[in-house]
Amino acid sequence: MAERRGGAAREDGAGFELPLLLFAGFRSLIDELHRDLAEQGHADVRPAYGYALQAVGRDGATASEIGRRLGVSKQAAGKTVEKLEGLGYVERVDDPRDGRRKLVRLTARGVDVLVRSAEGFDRLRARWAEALGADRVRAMEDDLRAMVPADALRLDAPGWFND
Amino acid sequence: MAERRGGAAREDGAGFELPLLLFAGFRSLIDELHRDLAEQGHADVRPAYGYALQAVGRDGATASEIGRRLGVSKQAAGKTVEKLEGLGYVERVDDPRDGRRKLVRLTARGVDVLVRSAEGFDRLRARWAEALGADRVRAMEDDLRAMVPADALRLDAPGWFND
DNA sequence: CTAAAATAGACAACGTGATTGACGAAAAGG
DNA sequence: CCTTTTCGTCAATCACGTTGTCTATTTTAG
Repeated sequence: MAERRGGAAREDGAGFELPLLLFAGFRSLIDELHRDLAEQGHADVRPAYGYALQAVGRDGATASEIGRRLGVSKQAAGKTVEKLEGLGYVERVDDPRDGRRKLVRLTARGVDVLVRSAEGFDRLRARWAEALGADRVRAMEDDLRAMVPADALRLDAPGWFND
Repeated sequence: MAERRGGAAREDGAGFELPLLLFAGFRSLIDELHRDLAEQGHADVRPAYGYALQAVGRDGATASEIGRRLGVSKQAAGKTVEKLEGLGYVERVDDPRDGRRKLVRLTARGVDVLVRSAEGFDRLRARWAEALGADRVRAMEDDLRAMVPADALRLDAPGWFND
């Protein structure tokens, strides 16, 4: 505890603030990204859809696989895919080699969201790096990576993001 | 999502990792806290309840007030209070000075959860400080505070935490 | 003082997103 | 082959939130 006196002697923030801050950070990034996306012609992308699209991936995937990647039931994944299909972000085609499977694939519009999301997130991260310093952002990421159990990287919670 | 772009982000993690890490950090803290609480006789506390109890506060509050603090409708707050009452964490008493109001107050059990939660969060934060260094944790908190709009500190999203 | 406005709480209907359970069709394996 | 898995879907249910409506009560204005 190399604590300097003169202001720094104050007690650290209460422990309960940390999760709050982490969540608020997450939340504000997501919110800003979707504000950007809305301006770029993707007003109907809900935050959860973005991650679902990511789970589809460039090579496509089945609903069951998407559910596994997202950590939700295949039924839930199926419903999400249905919505995504209705919005024109994915298409479903029968797998000619396996009569059970229906491959979900990104449409051009779906790829566009993904590309714009990636750009948006990069832009947001760059803004943080500009405000805080690139090293601080990198440190934050490193520290979080260190403290977060590997399996917690999953996006398995259901409906956190609701704008 | 992660396009290799020569320009902006060098070998830094792709921008989309930051929100993921923030969420995973939040999530793992919440999960661990509730694991601890479960071991301490509070297995039925859902994450959302903890924050609702905090909104009640030591002095008690009305359902409407709780709703305001949590950023949800008074009806939603009322339902939560009902559950909390059923679990024995709060009690509702008529306000003798205002026939419309019913004051929600923490029971001893409710106070106990709050105390144990605060202790648990402090313990968790201490563990992070031990692993990362106190200064790094403090830096993370400071940086997040700097980037997060003041109004984003609210816990107003509905169902993110589901264990 | 009384009429109007605001507030508290409750009830109902509904929306969203998840879950479990069941089932038929297709594939895989002993 | 016949049994076990797996895929997709239907249906019922749950959790948690929303808006709208209604009554009782308090506050505020005229």
